[in-house]
Amino acid sequence: MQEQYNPRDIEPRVQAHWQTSKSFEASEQPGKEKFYCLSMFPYPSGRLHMGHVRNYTIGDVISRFQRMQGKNVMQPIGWDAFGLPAENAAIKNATAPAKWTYENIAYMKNQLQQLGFGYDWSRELATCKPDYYRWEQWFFTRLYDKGLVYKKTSSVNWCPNDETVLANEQVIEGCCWRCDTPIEQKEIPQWFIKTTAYADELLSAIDGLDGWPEMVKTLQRNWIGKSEGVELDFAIAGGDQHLTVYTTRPDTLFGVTYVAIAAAHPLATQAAAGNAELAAFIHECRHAKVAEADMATMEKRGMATGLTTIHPLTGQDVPVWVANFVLMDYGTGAVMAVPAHDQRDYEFATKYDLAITGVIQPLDGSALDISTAAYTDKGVLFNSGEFDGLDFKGAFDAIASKLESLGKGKRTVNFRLRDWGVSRQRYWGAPIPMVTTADGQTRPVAHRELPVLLPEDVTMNGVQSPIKVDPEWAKTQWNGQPALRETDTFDTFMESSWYYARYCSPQSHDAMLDSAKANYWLPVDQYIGGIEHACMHLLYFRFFHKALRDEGLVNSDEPAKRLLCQGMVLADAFYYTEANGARVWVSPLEVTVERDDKGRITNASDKDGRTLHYAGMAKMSKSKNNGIDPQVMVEKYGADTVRLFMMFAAPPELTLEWQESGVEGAHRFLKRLWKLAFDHVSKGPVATLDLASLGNEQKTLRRELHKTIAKVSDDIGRRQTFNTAIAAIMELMNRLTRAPQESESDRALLQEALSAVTLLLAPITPHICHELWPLLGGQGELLTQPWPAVDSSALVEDEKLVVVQVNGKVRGRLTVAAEISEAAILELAKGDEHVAKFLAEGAIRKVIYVPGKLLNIVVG
RNA sequence: GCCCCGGUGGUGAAAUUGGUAAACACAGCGGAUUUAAAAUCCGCCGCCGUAUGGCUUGCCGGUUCGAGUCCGGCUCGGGGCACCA
Repeated sequence: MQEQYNPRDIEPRVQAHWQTSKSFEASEQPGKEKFYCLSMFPYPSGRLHMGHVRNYTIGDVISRFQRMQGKNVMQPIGWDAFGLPAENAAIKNATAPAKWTYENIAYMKNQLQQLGFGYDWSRELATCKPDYYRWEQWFFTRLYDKGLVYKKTSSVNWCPNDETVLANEQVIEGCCWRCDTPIEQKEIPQWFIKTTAYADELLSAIDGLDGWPEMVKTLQRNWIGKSEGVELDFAIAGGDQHLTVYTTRPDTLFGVTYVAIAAAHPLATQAAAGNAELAAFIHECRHAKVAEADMATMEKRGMATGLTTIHPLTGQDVPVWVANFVLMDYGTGAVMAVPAHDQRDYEFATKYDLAITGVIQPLDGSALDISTAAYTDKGVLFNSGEFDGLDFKGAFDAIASKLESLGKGKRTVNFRLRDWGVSRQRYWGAPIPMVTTADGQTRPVAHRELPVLLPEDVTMNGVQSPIKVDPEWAKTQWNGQPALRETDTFDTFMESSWYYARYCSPQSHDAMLDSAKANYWLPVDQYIGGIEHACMHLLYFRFFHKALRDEGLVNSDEPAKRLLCQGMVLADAFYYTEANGARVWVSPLEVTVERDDKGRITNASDKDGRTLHYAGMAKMSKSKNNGIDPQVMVEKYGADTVRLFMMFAAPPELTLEWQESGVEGAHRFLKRLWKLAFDHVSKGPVATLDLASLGNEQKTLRRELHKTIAKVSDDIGRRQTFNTAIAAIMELMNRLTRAPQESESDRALLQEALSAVTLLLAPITPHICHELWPLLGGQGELLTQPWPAVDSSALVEDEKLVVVQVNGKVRGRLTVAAEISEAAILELAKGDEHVAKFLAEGAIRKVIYVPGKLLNIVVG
């Protein structure tokens, strides 16, 4: 055994061993409990970032732990390879997106291997490969055949100068990122998948997701947003047109003083035909990003259309306004406005001098006050004709029934969830497998014609998709007649919605999934990924699983049993300001920091001695130049150190602050472990541990060992608090370092403890543990070892430490027999000099005894 | 704007079911070792106070024998908002 811990020597050797032994290749083993551990696959952006390292370390720790529990573990990895950054890089570097992507995959694969993750590389997939996306295209046509796919017009961000569609990310302060032209909203035909057909199940099944964080379940419930309300008609005066609106507050119907419609609403277009001012306003409204956050925060503006609607119950005239905050893509593109009882309507009505009619009185009988703000609570109706005096529930039912009997409305359940728009007007994605024939009909591409191949050898002109630019690409045949292909590609969320299932049979040539294999491995036992995916990806993922089930491809209802959402990785950020006011961000690796005697940063300077401003901890990013390259850290300290620090510095779901001094601390710990093992092994063979001969101190040490095994097992297996598991191992190591090593039994006990520590750390720092295991006399390979068992006889304690409080304040500590009675411990407490002093302040009024823990005596 | 989460020493954090606030680390300080330094080892380390002691988990209030933990209100920071992934 070498005296020095040398990860540069150990790690490549151990990794090569795993690779040649195919240690992590998994196969179906009926009768053995399976465990499918999945981390969200990476986008091949170029190099791994710390967020990846964190995500994949968590997954690897869980996988290795489950393997030691005797499970048949499958941990796959692949590449979420389509997406916008490849197109940007292609333009910047004058290369094809495919080439850039494949080069990144090769590079990042090597990085993943250097971190020692136990992946089954035989299952590796990349979503940009035709053998992957052909099945996605096939499944889309199946959904089409079932009526779950339709085409409708929908808004996109449009650059009128480049004549191209922009992603939300490509709109900077309302302008095109390329040419700075103010963008417009444009309605174009797009393909949609009816996710709303599954809204009820997606919502109700959340209750069964026991292994998902409450926070994610709440986010999903709110995202789906089921509400009960009434859909009702407002007829347009002087014609047979009408507006449909949805409301959850039909009780306020008599307070409607105007109806607001989206600028893109057909009635608005119609009204603008003879109204130049309105046409100009509608055009102005189009200069806004399609993102909901932008719509909700912009200044609320509107203009009368000149149209009038008839109130469905009172028959009174109600003006129709165009409002910039009404979304055409959500609901019917029209809302009824009740300024007295809705704050947004109140502000709009006040601004444009529209009527505000109160119709709800507070339940406590006080007078309605709407002089400064809307009254939005539920209450009792007034000013509402025959419905006066009814409460919310009574009014809801009575008004809904009345509307239904008049044929002017109906009770409906509404979802905030929208159908999934899957069309993207970009190149680097899976082509949507639809064609348009000469008769103008759109039709799905026949199964035998799939995949619709995306050409990979292309030149990007920087604006348009190469398959849109090339007139030849779209030309095809459908059933013997000439047809044109759809040139839009799929939203990349499509690929990431079913990769987890494809991993079960990645090479399946004649079917999307090999159902026998899929049903062996699915559902995923543990899914790990960033919290930013809590709504969208995780909802599409759940939707797809249900759609796969209804296609007969899988037999479970949900894709993942347990979910862990890890937090972001932050690092210190430093900058200086140039003469022109621009901030120049300096990498934390190049900063020298001075601290005061409390350890606070007092001064920071760069290599040239320039004084820097400390901007605190920020998310690692290019813009703040505070990204730490994992590879540099692996080369400097080794993969085990990086993994240990990652898992120790914070619980997985919290943000993690990258501190190189903390990495050094993790490295020191591994060096201490190596040294203790070296010193122990150097002293020669060890006798068998004789439990009967252990003295009291040895028994105490052995109790600490087995308490640690119990805690680490619970922390990793149930709580997933890897940081506290590591802290417990560190605590044990501190005791072991100080423990006597002279006698045979001391050495036998240390042997037991060091072997256990090696097993407990094996999931987290697998390379060093692989090396230590045989040196400590372990039989066989570390990977095949079972998780250490707790010897419950070692845990027995004869005495307990009980805290004595007087009026809730700690006044003493008593070491007592574990089974002591309340009366006996109270007598002991009264006899304690210090406790007695505080008891003298008054008579004992109450005594609370939590056995073996705490005694609280209330005096006064 | 809407939905969700978080705020504990100089720092990252711990306290698992309402029961000793600050485990484990980092930084800092002191010491040993060294010609010296690095490395390593030992000790101290929430705030106020000489001290018995008092105070302390973002702020205000409540429930309780007892609140970091539960409830109500605020405040600050973060994530998401459907075309970044």
